[in-house]
Amino acid sequence: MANDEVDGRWRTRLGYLLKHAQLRMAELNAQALRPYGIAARELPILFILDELGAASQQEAATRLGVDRTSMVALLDALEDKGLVSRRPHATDRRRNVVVLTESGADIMARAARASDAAEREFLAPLDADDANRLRRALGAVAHPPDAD
Amino acid sequence: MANDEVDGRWRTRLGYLLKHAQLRMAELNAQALRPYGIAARELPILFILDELGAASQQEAATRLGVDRTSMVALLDALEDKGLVSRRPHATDRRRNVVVLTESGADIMARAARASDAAEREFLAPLDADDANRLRRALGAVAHPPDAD
DNA sequence: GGCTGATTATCAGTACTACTGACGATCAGT
DNA sequence: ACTGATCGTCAGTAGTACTGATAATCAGCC
Repeated sequence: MANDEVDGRWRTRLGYLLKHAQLRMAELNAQALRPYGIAARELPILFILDELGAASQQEAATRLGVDRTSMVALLDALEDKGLVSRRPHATDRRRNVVVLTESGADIMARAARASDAAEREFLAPLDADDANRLRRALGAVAHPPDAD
Repeated sequence: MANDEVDGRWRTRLGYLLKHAQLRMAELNAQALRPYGIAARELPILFILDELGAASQQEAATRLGVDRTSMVALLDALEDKGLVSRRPHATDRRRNVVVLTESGADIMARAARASDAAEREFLAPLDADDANRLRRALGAVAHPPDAD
């Protein structure tokens, strides 16, 4: 490019860097997951259902940091694709028990590998040590112990 | 907290980490800038105008990675607050020349200090070395040399 | 047993952001 | 003068995130 000499202040601002890094990661993830028909924000839902075996919508939502009202449409989409199923809770009939379907578990496993590849591509400019440090540093600042 | 033993896979995913780190930084910035009446996304505009002295809307938009149609409303708001002014370009009457007002330069300087403080708070969980590495790593992955 | 308050999933409406497509005005090259 | 490109603007769209309200259900209490 033309002007590398003008390296404006805003380019080293964390707000700018985080936003654009997040945009690029989201784009790479979207590309990687497109063949599997799921969005980047849907994969974590499959993960947590696999991990918990089954969960109420509320439980999944709060663990993922998603609003419970947003979870409704997310699960609608996943249910339409046949990746999860909602069943009434045995004893508490207010709740839905959400579980992965066979197809959902299969897609999750394959999409996870594709997303891993996307992360590797994202991290390509860094060596292994810097990549690990980045991951740990992001974890520290994203969830500081004293955050409210 | 209760379950540190269940450290789900998604919590170490870059997509998740970047999103939540960005959310926290944005929140801290918003808080820091609220007393000055500007939004986090407006500060970079003030920076670039200060840096360039004057710029067309197009120039400012492309440099900041903002869509030119979004820049219209952004500048409308800044102009309403009296922080920037639009004047017709001397020779090219399609363009607007956007410049900082005196008030704009003043607010920019003070808001920049507040935003610096917000960045320090954001980075508080890290030591100085890790903080610098984080900044450089983010710059590398946000704008990889081979990105299209 | 029946009442009260809390919880769950859901829906409607709102706000913000980012983008596409179109438009009039203007410029540059021929 | 004509053609094509550029600049600022606006309308419309899509995605996301949230608030507030609702019906159904549960749990505690008298």
